[in-house]
Amino acid sequence: MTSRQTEQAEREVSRLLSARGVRFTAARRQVIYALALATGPMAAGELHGTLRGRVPLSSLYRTLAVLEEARVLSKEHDSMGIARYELAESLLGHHHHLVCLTCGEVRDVGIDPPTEDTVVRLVEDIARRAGYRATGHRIDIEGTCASCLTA
Amino acid sequence: MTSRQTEQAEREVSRLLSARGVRFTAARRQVIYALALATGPMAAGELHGTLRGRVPLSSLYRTLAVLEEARVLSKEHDSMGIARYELAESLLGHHHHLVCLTCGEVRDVGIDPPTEDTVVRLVEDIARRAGYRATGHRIDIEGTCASCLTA
DNA sequence: TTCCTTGCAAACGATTTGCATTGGA
DNA sequence: TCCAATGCAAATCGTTTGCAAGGAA
Repeated sequence: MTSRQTEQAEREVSRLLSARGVRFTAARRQVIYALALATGPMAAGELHGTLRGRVPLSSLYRTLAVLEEARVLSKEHDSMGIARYELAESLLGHHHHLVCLTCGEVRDVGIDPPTEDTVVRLVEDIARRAGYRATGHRIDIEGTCASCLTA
Repeated sequence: MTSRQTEQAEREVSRLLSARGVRFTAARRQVIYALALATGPMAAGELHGTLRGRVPLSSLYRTLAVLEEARVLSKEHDSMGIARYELAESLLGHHHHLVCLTCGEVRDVGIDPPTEDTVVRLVEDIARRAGYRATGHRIDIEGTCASCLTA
């Protein structure tokens, strides 16, 4: 995320939080910054490290829960079952994930609009036939990342 | 899965296990049967219930680990971070998942071959551009299932 | 006999929560 | 002041593991 985008995102986050009567504290700001700089969803432990332990794990989890509740962050679970957080798509834009099955790295990837349209039609079609109403989709591309390929 | 498919799958499982010097015991057979009848991936706790507690949880987890190691089962984590198991795609065929965000149900869905081809090309293209070598993909269609829609 | 397998109980690790304290509006 | 936010320690819960007993080849 560029610093310009980060500024814009910060205003949006501030709005989302105050709409809930929730404060935009230092710890929350630091989590947002760390995630804005990340190239993919981060685990609580990774964030704790990135923040150099300045936010205790229990507080960090509470921070993440508050931000998720306010729809500032989204949460998912990686292949080890560990929770990973990233900025919500309303801030980061729609994207998918490249997952390295060797080292576990998860990286964001964009998808061009025409292809995304194709995917959306496909997804809604499948859902309809099964009696579901589709509200979203998630595509994980599993493979081996560049550095694991050469290693 | 039809009973005919189940027979065939059972022979394949037997082969995969004996290739590893691993026995096809009663508990393992029961897990395979339960999963062959399931409409989507099951959590250990659900299997434990389906098997009416005949297999203690710790043994069940060991059974699942052995079967996964032998590539008879595949494991993933649902939106709560809980592990769910299903027959490997080599037995069940390639498919994707419909996820009901309301009740948590996960259901298998097939995808027609031409569309799947499109998806594969798309996925490999994205991976290549990021320096990854793609080995597979996973699509979760998130939405609301038929019974939650009417409820 | 020789290993693989099982069951129980204890251990683990990520995450959550109770409670007393702190701090911002 | 008042209530949200914080930090520590203890609790939770899905999952894993140590160990001794059971079972098939």
